[in-house]
Amino acid sequence: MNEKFFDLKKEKQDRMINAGLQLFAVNGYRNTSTDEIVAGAQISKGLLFHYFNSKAGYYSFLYDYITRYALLELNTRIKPGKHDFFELERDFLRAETALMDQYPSYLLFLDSVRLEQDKEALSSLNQPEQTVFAFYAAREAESDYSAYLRMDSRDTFCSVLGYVKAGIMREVIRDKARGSAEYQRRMGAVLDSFQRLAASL
Amino acid sequence: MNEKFFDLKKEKQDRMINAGLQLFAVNGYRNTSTDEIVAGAQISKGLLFHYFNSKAGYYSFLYDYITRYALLELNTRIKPGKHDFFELERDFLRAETALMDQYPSYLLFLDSVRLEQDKEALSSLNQPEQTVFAFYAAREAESDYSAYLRMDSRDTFCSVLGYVKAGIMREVIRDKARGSAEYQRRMGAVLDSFQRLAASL
Amino acid sequence: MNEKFFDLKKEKQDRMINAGLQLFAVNGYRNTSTDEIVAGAQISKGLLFHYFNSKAGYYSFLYDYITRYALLELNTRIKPGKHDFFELERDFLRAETALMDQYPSYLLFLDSVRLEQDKEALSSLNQPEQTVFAFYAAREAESDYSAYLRMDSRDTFCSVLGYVKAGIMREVIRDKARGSAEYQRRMGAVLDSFQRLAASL
Amino acid sequence: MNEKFFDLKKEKQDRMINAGLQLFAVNGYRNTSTDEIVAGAQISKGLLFHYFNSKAGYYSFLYDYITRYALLELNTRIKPGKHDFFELERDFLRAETALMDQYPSYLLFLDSVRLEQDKEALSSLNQPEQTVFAFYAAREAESDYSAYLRMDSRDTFCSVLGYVKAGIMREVIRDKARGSAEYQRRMGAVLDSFQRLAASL
DNA sequence: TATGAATGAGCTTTCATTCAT
DNA sequence: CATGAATGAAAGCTCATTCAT
Repeated sequence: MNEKFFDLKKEKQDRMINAGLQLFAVNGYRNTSTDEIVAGAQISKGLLFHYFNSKAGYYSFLYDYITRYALLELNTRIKPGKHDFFELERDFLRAETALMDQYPSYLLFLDSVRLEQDKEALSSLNQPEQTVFAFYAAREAESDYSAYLRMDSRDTFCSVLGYVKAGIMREVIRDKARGSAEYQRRMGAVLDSFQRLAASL
Repeated sequence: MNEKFFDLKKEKQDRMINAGLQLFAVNGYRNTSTDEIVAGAQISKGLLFHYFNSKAGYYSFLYDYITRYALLELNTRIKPGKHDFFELERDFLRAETALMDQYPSYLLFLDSVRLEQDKEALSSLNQPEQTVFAFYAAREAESDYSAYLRMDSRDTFCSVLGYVKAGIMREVIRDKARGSAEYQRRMGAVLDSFQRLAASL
Repeated sequence: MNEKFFDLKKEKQDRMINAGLQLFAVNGYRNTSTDEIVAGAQISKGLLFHYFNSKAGYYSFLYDYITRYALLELNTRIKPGKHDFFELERDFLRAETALMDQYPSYLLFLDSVRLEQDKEALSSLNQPEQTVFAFYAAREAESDYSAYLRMDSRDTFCSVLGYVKAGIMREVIRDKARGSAEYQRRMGAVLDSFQRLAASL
Repeated sequence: MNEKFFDLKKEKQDRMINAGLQLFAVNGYRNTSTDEIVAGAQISKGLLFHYFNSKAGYYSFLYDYITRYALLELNTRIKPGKHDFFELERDFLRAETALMDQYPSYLLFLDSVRLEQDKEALSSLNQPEQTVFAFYAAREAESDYSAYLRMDSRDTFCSVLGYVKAGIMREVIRDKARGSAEYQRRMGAVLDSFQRLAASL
């Protein structure tokens, strides 16, 4: 189905990807009309359906594509093995920042998928081999936490970090701040703060 | 306009309030149809518009009502003055739990309003005198933080707590767990954990 | 059905009659909602239907009532018998002016009924024993036209007068001029003008 | 917006124009449902809104279109300059008849617009550069009236003619007579009659 | 008699999807 | 491959009418 899509000129592909990421991320699935999408991507109505069959098919494609793309980047930057826990989190932060530079709405889109409530949208999604969030969990699980044992459960702490990450990201993008830099600054500060706390004798 | 509404039998009022809180919280503004609302509230289509003029008017009413109701409860339970910071947070948690027992979707609704992206929905809302979240901030600002100075900024820590609260809440309600109890348990654990950490000499 | 209506206080009757005459005349049948009617008449929704069963029944009642009322007035003022044609027309004009003073929208309503296009409205109307317009035709037919034979057909001329009357009336009421006086002035001028023309040697 | 419309096959354009002219003219704006329109034009519901955005937009379009079309025809047939007054009126009559052959409801529609009372309909209309009725007034003003000075005011007489024209037209179309021919016959007779009267020494 | 809350059919409008070109 | 005209189901909303009080 979607293979045909990759025969298009890269520039057109990118227009079609970015239009969807941005619109779905900002407005949600239901509030994004196919009219808006084709206007944003500067293509005709028919073409959207030619390549993706349906709005839901397009949504699903974007999710697959961006998941794969992000995992490629993450795998390249963050090799398996024992990392110091906070070093690892800072690697994540760097990778996220780099990805945001390429696909500005990347994180907001992935987060909006988690918050998506539309049944049609949700049931269109393929379970990916590995989600971006599963990748995080895997690396965090094998990381070296021994210096921070005063924070009882690593799992609890990771989920706390996850909530904070999602919260900051949402605010950053809502405020239309210069995305990646602002996000990096605020999340970096939280990591510093926690590390100091957890490491104090 | 809405005064007429309060002449209805309390039981009918509650059906009409809960149906909206629950549906808007779970599906968002746009994905909630007036058909679903009237089915949920067990009223006719016309009646919804008789009392609220429009879907947006109904949405706005729910926000006003629940904001007022929650502030009443919070003001009753949590008096101004110096509280120990973590004692205060536990008071909040108790109040939230009580409110969830009355209006199960209360918190999720208020949070969904913050995440709402639909222009029609947003522009329908009246700015309340005080938001629920402003109440939290005011009490936290005057609380006694002196025992926990090892956590550098109170503001940062409060926002961290806020993100965690929202994250847990969303998961709890998504999983359709027995709302208030599960929420209380998990959030309570996080508070305990942080307090131990911040208070350790 | 409508007898009950006449047991009401005269003042309330008049409110209910005038509200309808005015609203139907200005907005037409379909564009006049029962909400507007009851607001205009200062009665409750239920009462309208109590007395008239339906919107169409109310419309029909107004037509009957005002037809009867106008014919009473016309019969009182304009006795059968030979009148000079233009004298007769001036008698009509005086009667119309008097009726407009009592029921300002009277003429506009009767005219709007002629222009009414709504099927529901039209099929609700009872054929009255005699219409106001038939009364005119009858008197005109027996009037003395001998002084004005230079105007070939009396019928044609009468219909010309009718068209002019309707046209002036519509403009007068549309312009919200002080109804009856303005109407009397303009229609009087036309009669004078025609009489001079038709009577010139 | 409406440019797209003119790319359609002429035959389809005409179906869409005539359906509206006829329905609005006969039933008025409010009593004409979009269901009736699309049934009359033999198109789908969506298409009407694809081309005209709203019912009011469609109404406005019809008014613009038919005004422009009629003025084109009138300008072609009736050149500026001194015409004998009654000759001019007969030219008008011929032009009207021709236009009625093309767009049978043309005159009734334009007249119904003048009588229209619906706010939505009225506020949708663009003020045209020149109305059809203004064209009439301009030609009549410059015509040669010197042979008919016994009719005091040309203005009064023109408005009388206008009322008569509207009245006849309405009856002709109401009776579903063979429109243009019947209209031509009756209006012609009135013109003849008045000319004889006004010209008699 | 009088009220107005309640109903639901019907209206205008939106929008994902199809298909002839 | 590409277009955008065309479709119709479903949405939000209106309003004549009913009925419990």
